[in-house]
Parts: sequence; C-alpha cells; structure tokens
Amino acid sequence: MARTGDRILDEALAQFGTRGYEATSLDAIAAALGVRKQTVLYWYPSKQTLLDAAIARGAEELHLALDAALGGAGPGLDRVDAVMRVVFRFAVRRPELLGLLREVSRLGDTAAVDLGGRLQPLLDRAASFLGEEMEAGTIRRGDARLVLLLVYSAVLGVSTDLGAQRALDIPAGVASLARLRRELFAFVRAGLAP
Amino acid sequence: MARTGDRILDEALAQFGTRGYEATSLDAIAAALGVRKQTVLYWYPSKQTLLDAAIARGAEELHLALDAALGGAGPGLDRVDAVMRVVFRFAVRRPELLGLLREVSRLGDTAAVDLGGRLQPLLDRAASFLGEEMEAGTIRRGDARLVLLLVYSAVLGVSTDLGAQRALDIPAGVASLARLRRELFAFVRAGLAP
DNA sequence: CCCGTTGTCTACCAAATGGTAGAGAGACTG
DNA sequence: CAGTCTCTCTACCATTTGGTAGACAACGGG
Repeated sequence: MARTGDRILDEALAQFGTRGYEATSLDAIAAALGVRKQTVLYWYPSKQTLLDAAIARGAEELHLALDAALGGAGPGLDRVDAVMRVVFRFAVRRPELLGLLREVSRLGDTAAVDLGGRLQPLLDRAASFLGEEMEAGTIRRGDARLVLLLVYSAVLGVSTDLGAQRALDIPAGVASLARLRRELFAFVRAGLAP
Repeated sequence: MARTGDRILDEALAQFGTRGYEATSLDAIAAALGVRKQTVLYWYPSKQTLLDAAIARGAEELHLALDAALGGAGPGLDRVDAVMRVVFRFAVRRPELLGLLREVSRLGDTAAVDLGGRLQPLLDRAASFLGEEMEAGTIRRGDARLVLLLVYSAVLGVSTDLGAQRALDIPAGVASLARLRRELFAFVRAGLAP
C-alpha cells in the first residue's frame, strides 16, 4: 500500500477519534489531505471499511505498547504503574486514539466486537495478573475484572474527558498534566492497596 | 408547553444520549413519537435548540439529585458514598442522561460551556468539600479538583462504558451490577483514604 | 511502441438531512 | 357566528453524504 493509503488511515483515525464517526464525512477526511473523496473510496471501498481499518490500526498500536508494558515491568503495583504510564503517554501524545476507543464503545456494533476481540487476550492477561497479585496479597482482594474496569475507566476518563477538565477549571499545561498524572497514580495505588 | 413538547424533549435526550448528536436525525426523533419532523421543528426551531434544551433538562435533573445528596448526607466519606449512590442510580435508571453528559463533553462547543456553567456551583461545592475533608484528615491530601476529576471519571466511566464491560465478559444483570457497585465504592473509598 | 496496471480525477446520482412556507383543523373568545 | 390562536400536517427545497462509472495520466514490461 502506497503512502496515500496510510495518510488516509491516519487522518481517519484522527477525525473519527476526535469528532466521532457519524460527524466525520469522507469529504472532510479527503479535504484535510488535499485529495478527492474518490481517492479515499479507492483505498477503502466504504466508510465502514475505513472505520474498521482505523480501529485495527489503533488496536494494534495499543496492543504493542501495552504488551510491552505488561511484559517488561516488575511485579505488583509497579506493573500497574507501568501500564498507566503507557496509557497516560497515549493520552498526551495520541489523544485521538483513546478517543477512538471510546467512540467505538459508543457505536457498540460490530466494530466494538472487533476491537474487543483484538484486545481480549490483553485484558485476560491483565485480569489474571490482578488475580495473582490479589492471591499474593499485593493488591486488595476483589473481583479482578471489575477492578480492571474501574482502573480502565478512571484512566481513560481522565485522559479523554477534556470537557470535564474545562468545567473544573483545570489548566491545560504540561505542569498541570504532570500533577494530574501524579494524582492519578496515587489514587489508583491507594485504591488497589490491600 | 403542552405534552408534545415534553415528549419530544425526552425522546431527544434519550437519542442524543445513546446514539449521539450527529447520528440522531430529527426524523428519527419524530418517528419514535409517531409525529412529523415539522412538529419537532415547531417546538424547537432548530436541532441545536433542541440539544440545548435537552442539556438544560439533563443538567437540571442531575443538579437536583446531586444537590440533595451533597446537602443531606453526613460528613466525610459517607457523603462521598451518597453522591456515588446517586450517580450510580442514574447509571442504572437513566443511562441516556449520563450518556448525554459524555456526548456533550465530546462535542465540546458552546453546549459544553452551557452545561459546565450549570453544574459549576455544584462542582465548586464538591471541590471545597473535598478540600475541607483533607484539612480535617478524613481524606488523603491532594489537589481537590484533580481528585474530583478522578472520581468523576471512574464513576462515569463505569456507568457508561458498556462496550468495555462487554469486552471484559462482565455479565449485565442486577446481581453483577450490585457487585460492581460494591467494588466501585470500595475502590474509591480506598483511593481517598488518608 | 503498445498494453495492462495503478492511482487520481471529473461527472453524476439517489437518499437523507435540517429547514421554510403555508394549509387546515380545532378550540377559545369577542 | 366570525376571528384569532394553537398545533400538526403536506409540500418543497438546498445541501450534504456515501457511493458508482468511467476518463485520463503515468509507468513498467513484453
């Protein structure tokens, strides 16, 4: 696939992730690249196909990063930290990707199933990791899957819900972001502690 | 305003909150009520007007419930529990309302400003409450606004992100919901504890 | 030099969308 | 009873959207 196809995919990922799927038109994607809509339809024969491809790409990127974080770091809460660090970096550098994640879960149709399928093994691993740590006493006991859902929600929410941050008068600078990160880590650590 | 106007508002709130603003057409809202699109446009002269009204209604409903919870309950973490209980009840009984909240923050335009303005005093109260409790030593010290953002994200995320729950194989029954609630309460309590 | 492939474009199209104009039914009021 | 006001409807309309058909240029291989 030549470079145009990739550029289209990037742009689609960005716009689907920020403005939403329905709110993004093929014309808008094409225009952003200085290209005609029919060129987009040449590479991706329908809008749905383009969405699927964007999801696949986003899932792969997330999977790679999270996989490395899950495998590389040490035991116990350190590994939780490592995962959160990764997600937080995504939130800062590629917010549209996390936005797409949320968008997909909102669309709820086949797209979500697809994404779920791709991230499933990762989630299983994370859940069983939590379970083991609970056994070992490193983490407060509870339902591992539910705890995972909680941590996921907290991290994703903080990362994507800019509207709430505006409403709370939280400034949008690097320093503020660093404080938010520290606060998030402390909160999750405390929430998981035995 | 006669009954039709209210029915339209309810339906709009529901559809905007679940399917999203752009994905919802005036025709769809009208059809769901067995009415013509022009009747919708009679009560609300434009789609944007309808969105504004839906947001105002949702904000009022949330405000009433949260205001009561903030005022009524006891001190310390009990009050946090009370607020979470309210939000959780919304998540179960009126999920579309929380969905609208999230949708608005995604739209990000004037709508968000409007909603932010309406809920601002409530957020201020919540933040200053957290601050006082930190002073009193009931809650772990930290930036009250950031902590509020965290709790908000965790609760809203759990309440709305059904896609993630599906991906995690979390069943969708009353019993499972109750367990999720318990887990959420324990998580937040532990996350806030000194 | 010709021919198939690849990639982008112009020219359309049917359907859906938000919105306007105005008719008509019913009810309330002078 | 006449007139006005309220509400819902039919009839349109301009624009946008996702998608199809096919022309046209570049190019590589026989």
